[in-house]
Amino acid sequence: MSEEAKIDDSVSDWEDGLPSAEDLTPLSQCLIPLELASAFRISPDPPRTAVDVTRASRTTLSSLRISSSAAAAANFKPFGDDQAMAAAADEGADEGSDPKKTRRADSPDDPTVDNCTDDQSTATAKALKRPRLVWTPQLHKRFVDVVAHLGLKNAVPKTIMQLMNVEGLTRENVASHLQKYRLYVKRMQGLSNEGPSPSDHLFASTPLPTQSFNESSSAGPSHGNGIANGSHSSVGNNGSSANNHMGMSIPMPYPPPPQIVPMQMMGMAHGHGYHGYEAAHSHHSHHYQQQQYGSMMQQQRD
DNA sequence: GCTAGAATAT
DNA sequence: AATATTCTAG
Repeated sequence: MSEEAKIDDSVSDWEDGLPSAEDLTPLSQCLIPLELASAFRISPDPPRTAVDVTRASRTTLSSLRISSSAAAAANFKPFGDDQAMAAAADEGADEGSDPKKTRRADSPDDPTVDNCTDDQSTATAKALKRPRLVWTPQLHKRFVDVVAHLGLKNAVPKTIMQLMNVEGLTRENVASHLQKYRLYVKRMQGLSNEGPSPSDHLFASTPLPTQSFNESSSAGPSHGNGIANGSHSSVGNNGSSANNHMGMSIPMPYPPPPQIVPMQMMGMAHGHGYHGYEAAHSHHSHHYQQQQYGSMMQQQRD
């Protein structure tokens, strides 16, 4: 009767910053500030209380994490000055129907101004303009690990994205981050002598990818990688010290984080015709659950 | 048509 | 500064 509670102590780094079900910000509320909504006369406000919304979001929604700006907006922030406002407005103003397709289309007609009242609730996280992704140290670590694992050569957005296995993470997200990461790496290599610029923030603490890494182990049956990390002093970034460091080797195809929340997979399915492809790592007979991003405090101090 | 990567934009 | 979006080329 207490096995459920015993998820597994081997939760290594993966669970590092993973949000627990409760940690997830219940965001399914309007992205549009009340005032704004009012101004445009949208959303007469259905009889939904915050509680309901929250409940609903917990039930189905994938609890996309919205950047704090949204939270601020939701918190009701009248015109002020913060970009938060602008950001929120920007996000909310967009009737976004499809995070993927609705790129630049003005739809001269049938604007279907669907705010966030109920239409999307049924969309099961299908549509919605994703909030700005925040590369938390945990996410970044994952990213770096994967990149290192692949080797700079094979580290392309799509592959990285897949290996990271983080729900909601898009190729674009990764591409963008990768772009920056590469710049950082380049800079660092240029200055063979260290000297982590204080402006490196996140990157500063990431071990540069050892180029001497594999490169085509995509087909290598060398599954039983026994890279056992000698020291696993992972757990411990609680508080105010962001640490982490080198000394860790990247395992194989990323181990699925022992999520405690068993429900959260929705339409993000991969049934799109793509099957295996280059990312065909050994044989995985398991469908790993995807991980969600965000939802963790971002404490960075040194 | 899709993707990676660079160039812009926010 | 950090991310997103757009643009270009393979």
